[in-house]
Amino acid sequence: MERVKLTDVARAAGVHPGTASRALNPTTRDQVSRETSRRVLLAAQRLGYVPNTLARGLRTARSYVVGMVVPDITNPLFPPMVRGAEQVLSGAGYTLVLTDTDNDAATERRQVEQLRARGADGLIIATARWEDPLLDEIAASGTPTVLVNRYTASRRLPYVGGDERTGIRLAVDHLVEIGHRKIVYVAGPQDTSTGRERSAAFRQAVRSHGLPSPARLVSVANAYTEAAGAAATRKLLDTTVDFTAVMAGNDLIALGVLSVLGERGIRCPEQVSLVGFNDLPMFDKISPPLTTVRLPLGAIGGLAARTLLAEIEGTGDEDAVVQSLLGVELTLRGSTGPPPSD
Amino acid sequence: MERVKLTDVARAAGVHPGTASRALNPTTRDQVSRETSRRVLLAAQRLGYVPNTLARGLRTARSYVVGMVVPDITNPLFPPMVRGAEQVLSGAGYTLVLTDTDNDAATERRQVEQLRARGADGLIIATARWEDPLLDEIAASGTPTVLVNRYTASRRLPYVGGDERTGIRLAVDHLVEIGHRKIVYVAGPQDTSTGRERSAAFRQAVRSHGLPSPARLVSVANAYTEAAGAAATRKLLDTTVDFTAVMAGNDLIALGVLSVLGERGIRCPEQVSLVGFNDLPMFDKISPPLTTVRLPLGAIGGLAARTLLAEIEGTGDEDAVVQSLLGVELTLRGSTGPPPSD
DNA sequence: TGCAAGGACACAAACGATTGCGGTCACTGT
DNA sequence: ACAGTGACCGCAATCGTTTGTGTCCTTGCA
Repeated sequence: MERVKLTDVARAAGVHPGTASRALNPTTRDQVSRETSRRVLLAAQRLGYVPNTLARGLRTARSYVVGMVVPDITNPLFPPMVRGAEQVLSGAGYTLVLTDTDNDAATERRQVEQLRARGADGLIIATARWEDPLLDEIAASGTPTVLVNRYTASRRLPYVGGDERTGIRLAVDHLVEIGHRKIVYVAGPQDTSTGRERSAAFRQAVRSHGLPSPARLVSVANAYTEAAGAAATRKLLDTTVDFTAVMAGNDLIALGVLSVLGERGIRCPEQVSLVGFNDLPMFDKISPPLTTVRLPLGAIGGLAARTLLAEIEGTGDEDAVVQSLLGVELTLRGSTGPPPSD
Repeated sequence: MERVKLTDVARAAGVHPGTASRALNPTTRDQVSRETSRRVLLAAQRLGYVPNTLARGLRTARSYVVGMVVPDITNPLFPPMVRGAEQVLSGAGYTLVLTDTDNDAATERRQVEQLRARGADGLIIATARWEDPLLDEIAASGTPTVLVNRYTASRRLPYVGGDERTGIRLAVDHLVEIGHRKIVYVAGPQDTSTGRERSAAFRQAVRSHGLPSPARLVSVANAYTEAAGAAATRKLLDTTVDFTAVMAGNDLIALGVLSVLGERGIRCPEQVSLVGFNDLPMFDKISPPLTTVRLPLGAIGGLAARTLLAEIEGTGDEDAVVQSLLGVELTLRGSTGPPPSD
């Protein structure tokens, strides 16, 4: 089954390929008589013509491809974002190319190069580190790009994410409200914006409630994983501080906290309350169901895509959005309760 | 920053673009003197040349793109497969285009058309239904394609999956071994190969143990979701059959079973044991941790990609693999135990 | 009737790579 | 010395579109 090409359509309609092209393209259709364009459309329909995107891209220097770079698609944080982005992109006639860097900078560089070779019209990047030379290069190269989930120190690229500060504040407010005074924080890695932002927000929230300065009350996990969360929690438990609630840098870290509490025989929420961050799928099913801050992941992906499209197709005269934060909410579940009444 | 093209490299190396092309391509490099190819390689390196995939694809009718079609990337079944596939594809210089059909046939058709317009060299499809006209068309069109996770009645396309029959048998054997005699099955939708295959395997396993014919012991969920699993479980509980163990069509259905058991005050595993299928991430964290059949999802994705590549680049003289089944294992966790001693 | 204006279309040149074909040149064997 | 043989490389066509520049013909107006 030979692919039918523009020439075939043109021949069938009795016109020149150039004319057929104009007739098919809505924005140039008015350069062609109604009658002719009708014939061309009909012929295209009848022959089942579908334009060759490669040829078009070669000529127009537009690929209608956008690349999305995630560190690990297996991490439940990303599928909803990917999905949100994919839906708006494919709705706009774009194709999403997904690449999984496996958390490896070299792989990431290779992937991005691949994407540029493909002539990707834009990039959505979810792997930003606080200091990220690759992203600075991308920013310098002028390729339309938007960051999701994390941003960089240099802030040279637009960013779409959740309102993390508010999320942390809501969580801390809740803990304080039900009676907690001794709250510790198991932070995420500080080479990511989320790690820094949430840590800062935690310190600020604690201070605003007049609670003791949390210098010793923070332990940093070196990755957003259960294992790293567990390690950081052990460190915390091995110091002398005592506490009745722990705020985790994200849900996966919370998982680590939970497992360490379990192995030390500390009951949650009876003895220690726990709050996570992200509200990943399935975290309502674990035991105890995790109280956590819900981020609208799908919406973040979708908005990132829309922001990117605006930048790609942008007329340029309107001011570009540099940062968008979406609202978050606290989801109350079984992992938080009043502190033990000693 | 203008993209450097082949012409630039050629000029820098003082040769014709055609020669440069040959020098750059490993398979044609021997048509060029060592000295010349060295100069060309060096120039390419120095200028940071990265070939324009669109132009190459246009000329060679090869896009080095393969499309992967999944019903819902948010379903934890798929990310590991996607990841497995992506790793072998990008290792082979291919790019993975991911499309999420949102479980909608019309969307799927549109997406596949998009992919073919892009000149995708092949397709990996995870959305197969038992009767699937779109897939028959694809098979007829000759586009290299491999099915993962599910296959079609017509079996016209190669398939890579797990050894489901064995998985079910292992699970039933285990239940019988710890003393269960009254085992029911909450099946997945019967318009998928997995739904049918697993149901058949269940019947066969039960028969082989000399247990009563399971005609009334099977309830069919109309989707692989928690809600559908819950509905099917209620139907089962509202009949008069009693049972001490339930085998679920997959983990998500098992989730539905669990929630209905909870709402009826039936304790798992003390009163009823439960076995799932797939061993999705996080199902070791729920309460009780789910005993389930582990499918090597990443490996399935990877093997699908390799099978596809063989078909794409295939010399054609070797016999094509039509079906590959990967080994599965039973993961024992807290949701199964001996039946109550009445 | 003549002329300008402009609508509708055809022509052909791009886009950036690959590749069949053929030409040049050095070298070999007789 | 000359034909033959390869190795090496340049030339130009080609992939399927889009789009700038012509050309023709119709139309309107004086």
